[in-house]
Amino acid sequence: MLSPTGGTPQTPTRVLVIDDEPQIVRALVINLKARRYEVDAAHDGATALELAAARHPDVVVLDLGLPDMDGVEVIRGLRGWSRVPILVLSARHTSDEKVEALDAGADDYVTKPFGMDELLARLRAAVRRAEPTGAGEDDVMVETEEFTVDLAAKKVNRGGKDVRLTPTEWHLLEVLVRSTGRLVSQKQLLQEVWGPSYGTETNYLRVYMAQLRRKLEADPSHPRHFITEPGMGYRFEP
Amino acid sequence: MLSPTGGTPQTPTRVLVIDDEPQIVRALVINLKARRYEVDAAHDGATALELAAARHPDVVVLDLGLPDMDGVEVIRGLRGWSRVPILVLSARHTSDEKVEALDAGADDYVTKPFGMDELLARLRAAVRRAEPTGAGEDDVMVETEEFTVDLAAKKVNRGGKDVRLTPTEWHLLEVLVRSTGRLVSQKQLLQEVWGPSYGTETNYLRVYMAQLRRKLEADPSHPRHFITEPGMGYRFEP
DNA sequence: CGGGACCGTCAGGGTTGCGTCAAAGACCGG
DNA sequence: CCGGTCTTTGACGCAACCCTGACGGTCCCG
Repeated sequence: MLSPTGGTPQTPTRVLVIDDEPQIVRALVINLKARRYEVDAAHDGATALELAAARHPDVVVLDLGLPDMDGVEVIRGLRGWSRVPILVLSARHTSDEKVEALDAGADDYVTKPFGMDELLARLRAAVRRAEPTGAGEDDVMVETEEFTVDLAAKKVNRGGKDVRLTPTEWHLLEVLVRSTGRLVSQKQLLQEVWGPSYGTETNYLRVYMAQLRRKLEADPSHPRHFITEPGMGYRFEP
Repeated sequence: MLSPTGGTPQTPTRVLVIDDEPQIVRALVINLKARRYEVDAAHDGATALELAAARHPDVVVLDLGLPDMDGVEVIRGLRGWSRVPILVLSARHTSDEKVEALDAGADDYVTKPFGMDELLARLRAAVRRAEPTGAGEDDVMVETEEFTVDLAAKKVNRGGKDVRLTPTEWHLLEVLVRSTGRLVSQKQLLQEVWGPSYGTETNYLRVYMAQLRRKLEADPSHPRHFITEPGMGYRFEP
């Protein structure tokens, strides 16, 4: 797994690394960047807090042994305004320090020396946990002048009223809308909606595209949003 | 700090402990109960999954070395339908196993022998993180023109009188109301209400959806709030 | 100018999925 | 041990959906 988000190319995950030992920072930065993370680094607590406020990282890796302030203070400073996952690094093995850091608001605690694989796995876990919160607020909605598609709720609204779509109609619409503006080949549409073994039954597409247009286009015989590219495929335009 | 929730007396945090070693279970149960957690225990994977589905714990402590199935399978079984925090215990120190468990969906990984203080701190951290989800359920009252659902009090009021719901009916209603307006697939409903192994028994849904409508809809044969989307799932509309 | 390829439209038939009812089985408390 | 409630299971009618074939239109190319 190279991409931290699991494959789909989207906005990269932003990591803030806070440590005063250059070799640790270097190792982390190299490994994280190789896995398509976007990385900021700070070597003391003050700049760390500034950077966090400015860049809004998706996850923080924090070494407790900082030159200017106690690591737990950094955690409290972050927790005052943010719920970003905090992964603590420390050379101390004592239980007390772990408990203090975790109760201050840290999400995980890794003792040095640590295995890079494990650290990255814990980092993935922390990011994954935080995702639903952030994703829940994002309304995945695509709008045109005539209708609105809500991908999360699986709803289509047109003129204030919900439009009823059959499963196949919805599935087809979903595939088209997910690559808005781009051409989707007939083969790809058929395989995504009807399954991998369907590649040539283009008449299915004709029938269901007509039903979609009838339900969503103002003038179904002159479509403005569901454009057909003869011989190639279809395209959705907002 | 005696109470896990930080002092205010509210519904206690429910922990599910999964381990086949009696002395470990005993030590955990004693420590957790002393801190006002509500504790369920299972000594194998099968009963663990059943208990999780039945009791809906707020956090799970899972030993990977179980007699009947691989611990990672238990994680996957839980993750199929729940986002409950999972804290993994294991005697293995190898990085591979940690990575595998974390990527399967575990939230934290503690190697045995572990310090009880640290484990409890990690448990607190896991529960605290999950709270935003749980906080959404707190004072949520969903109202329609005909009835009112109080998710916190687990009560449904219709025309000034409380409506009696069986556990399954309530559970189904809860899942639907928790994602008001959004479509919930029948697979998701089945797995959330009946457990992860129920994905295809759609007749259960038909029966219980009918009972819900009979108890809550003005005209059960023409539902206005419990909408069925043929082939896809159901949706609750206020 | 004619033929073929491609697309849009329509309607009918097989199949699936849903709602409903009823009865048997599991569980609980008395 | 018994009675009640809740859950599970099966059968049946009906509506909706999916597939299919046929027909007509348009565009491109021979």
